[in-house]
Order: sequence, then structure tokens, then C-alpha cells
Amino acid sequence: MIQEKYSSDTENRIIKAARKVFIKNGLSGTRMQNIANEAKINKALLHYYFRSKEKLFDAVFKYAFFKFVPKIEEILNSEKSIFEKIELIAEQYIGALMRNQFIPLFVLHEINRNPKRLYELMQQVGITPVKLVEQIQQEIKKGNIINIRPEQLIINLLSLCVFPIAGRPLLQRVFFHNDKRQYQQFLESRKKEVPQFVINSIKVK
Amino acid sequence: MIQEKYSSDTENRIIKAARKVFIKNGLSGTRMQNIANEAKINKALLHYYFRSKEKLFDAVFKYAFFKFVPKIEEILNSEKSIFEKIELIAEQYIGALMRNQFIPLFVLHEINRNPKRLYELMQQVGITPVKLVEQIQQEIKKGNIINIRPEQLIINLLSLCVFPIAGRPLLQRVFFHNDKRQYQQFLESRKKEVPQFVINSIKVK
DNA sequence: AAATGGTTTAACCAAATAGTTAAATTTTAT
DNA sequence: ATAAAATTTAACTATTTGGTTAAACCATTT
Repeated sequence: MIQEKYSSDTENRIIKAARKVFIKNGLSGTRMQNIANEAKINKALLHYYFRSKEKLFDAVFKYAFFKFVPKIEEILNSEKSIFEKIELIAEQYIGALMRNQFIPLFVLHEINRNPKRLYELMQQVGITPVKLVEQIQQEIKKGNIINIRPEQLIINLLSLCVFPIAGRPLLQRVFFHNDKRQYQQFLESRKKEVPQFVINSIKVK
Repeated sequence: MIQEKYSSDTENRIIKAARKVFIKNGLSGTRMQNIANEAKINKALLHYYFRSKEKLFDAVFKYAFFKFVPKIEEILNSEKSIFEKIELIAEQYIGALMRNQFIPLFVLHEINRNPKRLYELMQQVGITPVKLVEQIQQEIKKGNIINIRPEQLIINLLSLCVFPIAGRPLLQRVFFHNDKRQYQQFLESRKKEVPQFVINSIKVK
């Protein structure tokens, strides 16, 4: 009875616009007016729905975070083999980032501004690499993969997924004459290339 | 006769302060007053030495860029073997970034805001991966390394160097209980681990 | 020591921007 | 239909911020 009486896709429009603008321009690079324009409403409405810029940013940040949580969390805690996990993480991660180009930089910037925040969010949701770390240690013991520190391996995998998207504007120019389609295909192919590259490096034959 | 009469390390103090603040907080995240405070001078002096915020930012950006140019350019165009180059690039790059933690994010942010700029700077200075690309193609033909697209290989190498530093605030927490020394050591060890990891993946045995 | 010219400062200004208010409008409930 | 509640707007305020100005300050030259 209390909530959303009528046209109230307004809140949705706002949050959608805020995502677009915040994720592209960051907190300090964003003006409330930008968001209002993007949502095609009056600036005062932003303050009506979200009391302050910080509050609105908060909502956007949480959205960006939870966008990636479920799949990754599921993979991390599954019973699949280490090689399958590497394949799945690369595929899911690269795929999700391709659909949300600006999120890597947005998140990187935010973890620099406020490192605790994302970490605490991760803990709340139960995203932790301990299980994967243990699994890697076991596989090393079993002689299936070479002796490598689990942290090295995991961070390598993450690097290979995230960086090519965060650095896209430059990389696309340098390596692909700024051809958007080509770079898109390049990223697409990395869904398979990255796990291949990683597994190739660690697998004991 | 015209320049620097007396205490004029002021300009140096300004540029040094500007580096610190800009590189940490980005263009829009930085206030002229922040820089003035950091340099312990009056805000008006900033405008006396550098007419505008943009001009000052420009100087800082170029500095951050040229910091990395000489060594990398030298390695790229040297006559060393592909494996030596991979080792040298990783070592130099990771080393330089460790000493300048905030530069990766600063540059990533800037290439998103203004992609042309860095690209044109690179061209002016003659940094281009063509020679490395050709060398990789030759090594593939010779059967020394597996069949991989040169772009994939180069971007993989870059990813492995840059991302662990850009993502440091989070990675350090997640994997090292936020222990600064441990992470420093971890990065240090990557100078050898990364080329090993890459070469291990592509070398034909 | 007086003039000169670069350097530094305090006090401003104008524009941008986050946030507020009160009134008008629209929807829902009675 | 009318009242009540939620939504939307225009106009406003206070603060922040990049940039300017005019005067004071200092070191060198004459």
C-alpha cells in the first residue's frame, strides 16, 4: 500500500541512468545533473529518491558488485576439477565484463578510494578463494599441475580476464587500428585462449 | 637571466605535489587546493606557474608516460631473443610500477577519458609493438614457440604485469591479510614468476 | 639606495554544483 | 467527488572550486 503507487519506473530510470553515468565517469567525475539528464527528470528528483550523491553511488556500486557475485561464487565453491574451474571462470568473467565494459575501471578506482568496502561486501556474500587455494595445493601434491603458489595462479587468471577490458581503449588502437568489432572478437576468443594459456603453463604432461 | 631568481625550487615542489595528488586521485578527483596544500604554497601560485588545472595535469601525465618509455622502447627494439625480451619486459615493467603504484590506475583512467592522447604520445616517441609482433611470428614459424596470436601473447604479458598493481588494494587484502610487506615480496617474486609462467605456456620443448 | 623584475600572498570573483523548499500535479483510497 | 498521499517541478540557497587581481615582498642590477 505504501510503496510505488503509479508511474514509479522513475526510481528504475534513475538507478539505470546513475549506473551508466557513474560507471563511466566515476564518483567525482559525475554530476547529479548528468544523471538527471540521462534519466530525463529533474535534478531534485534524484534527491527525493536518493538523499545524496553518496547514497546513489552506493546503490550503483553494490549493483556493479552483485552483478558478478552469483556465478563466480558458484564456480568457486563447486566440485569441478581445477581445469574446469579455470575454463569456467575465464568464460564467465570475460563474458560478463564484455557486456559491462566500464565496470573493471569503475571497481578498480573504487577499491583504491575505499579498499575495505569491496572486501567487506565479498565477505558478507561469502566470496573467498580459500577453497580454490586448497584445491590448487592438492593438485600440486597429486602431481597434476606444476609447483606454483596458488595466489600467483589465481591472480594470473584474474589479470588475463580483467586487464584487456580495462585497457581496451588503448589496446584496441594499438593492436587493432581501433576496430571495435575486431577487438570484440579478440575478447570473445580469449574465453578459450586464456584458460588454454593458463592450463598450458601449469599442467603436468 | 630570465628564469629562476631565488627560491625557485617552487616549480619543482608544485610538479612533485601535483604528481602525487593527480596520480592518486585523478583529474576530476583533484582540487587545486589539494595540490597547493601538498606543496605548501598558495593556490594562486599554481596558476602563476601553470596557467590552468589542465596544463598542470598535462605535465603530470606526460611525466607519468615518459617514466616508462625509455626502457621499454629499448627492449622492444633490441636484438634479444623473444624469451629474453619477455623476461626483461616483465622485470622492468613490474619494477617500475612497484615504485609508482598509482600510475597504472591513473593511466587506465586517462586512456578511458581520452584514448587518442596516449596513443599519439606513443607514436611520437616511436613505441610500437610491430617489431615484437614480427619476432613472435618468426619464432612460431621456426617452431620455437607454439602457435599463438602475437597480440594475445603481448596483451597476456602486459596483463600479468599491470593488473596485480592496479588491483593491489583488494588483492593484498584477499590474499595477504592486507600485509604490505608480503604483497611487496609477492610482486617482487613476480619479476621472475611472470616470464616463467608465460614462457612455460608458449615454449616448445 | 633606488629602480627593476620575478615571486608570493590575501582577498576576490564567477561559475559550477550538491542539496532544499514550497508549491503544483497526479494517482490512489474513501 | 473528495481527501490523502505520493510524485514532480521550478526556483532557490549554500558551498565548492577554478581562476583573477592588485598589492606586498624579495633579490638582483644600476
